[in-house]
Amino acid sequence: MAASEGLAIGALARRTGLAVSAIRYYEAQGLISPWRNAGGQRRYQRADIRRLSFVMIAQQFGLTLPEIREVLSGLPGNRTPTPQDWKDISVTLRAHLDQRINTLTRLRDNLDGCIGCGCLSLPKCALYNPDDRAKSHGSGPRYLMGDSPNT
Amino acid sequence: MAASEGLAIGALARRTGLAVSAIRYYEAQGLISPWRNAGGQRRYQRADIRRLSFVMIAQQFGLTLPEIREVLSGLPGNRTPTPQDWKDISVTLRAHLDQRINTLTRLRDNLDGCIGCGCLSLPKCALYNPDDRAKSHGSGPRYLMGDSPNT
DNA sequence: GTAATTTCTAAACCTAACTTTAGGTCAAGG
DNA sequence: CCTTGACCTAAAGTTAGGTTTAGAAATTAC
Repeated sequence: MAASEGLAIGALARRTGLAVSAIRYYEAQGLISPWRNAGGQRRYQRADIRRLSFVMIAQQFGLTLPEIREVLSGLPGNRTPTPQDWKDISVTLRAHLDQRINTLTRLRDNLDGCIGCGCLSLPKCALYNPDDRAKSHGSGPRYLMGDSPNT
Repeated sequence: MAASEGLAIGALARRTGLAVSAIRYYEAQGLISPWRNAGGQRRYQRADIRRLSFVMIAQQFGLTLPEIREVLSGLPGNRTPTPQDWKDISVTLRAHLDQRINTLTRLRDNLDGCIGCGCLSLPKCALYNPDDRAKSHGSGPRYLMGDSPNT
């Protein structure tokens, strides 16, 4: 434990609460980049604890790993991020979250209208807005409609 | 086309915009129950168009298929649902949606606090609330923390 | 110095929500 | 009657986000 050799993956796992396998997976997805010690083992900076914490928070917000990687790219690559750097990308994160909340709120308002009109099966119903479709849950292909109504 | 033999799966697919394979899949998940004609082919009621539309809307709201099945169980089984029946279960749907919006809104407020305090890596941060964890995206196991902090 | 931990890689497995494929049957039109 | 298109089942493939497993090598602990 010569002062500054960095954290081993197990230590990072304990610090973040993530599984070791998850951390390796995130590396494969380009979310974190450890260096290797002489024996080929991964070593992490203390700042990586914060980085992974950010990943976990962003996931709660519903971002996919590619989206998170994109947000993280807003951090400086040449130096350890400062608190201000984190604040900056947190603002980006907040924008994602706001958009998500707005979409859901709009859907709710549409539903309220539909509860009244009982139009639940009409393609012209606002709830069928293709822009909202297919994006909300994000797994596997979703096929959209583009058809003539008629009940 | 002897008046009332019901809809074939392809016709239902065209009316709803869903893929034929998806409709069969929903049947396997217990979301819809067609009867079979003499030749063994699925036949659907016109009310099933509305049923599937409801499924699609509920999906946009982020409900899983088991959850949707649960909500649909609120419909009367012995007769074709009336507009009022649909309104009733739409209210249930709205409750789900409200909860989702509230969770996200709370997360947003926490993030706003954290943008100010820069605590992004501390397990004691409100953003690490285990209740919100693991539930937001819903695929595969998520491991939570229950560890001693220390940075 | 040796035993017990950790870590390493690669590949297989898992869930959700579907789609695709393969091989065969049903139904409608001419 | 026969062809074409729709439908059938079962099984395998797909994506996201990981976990599990297996066998080997590196570290750490005593």
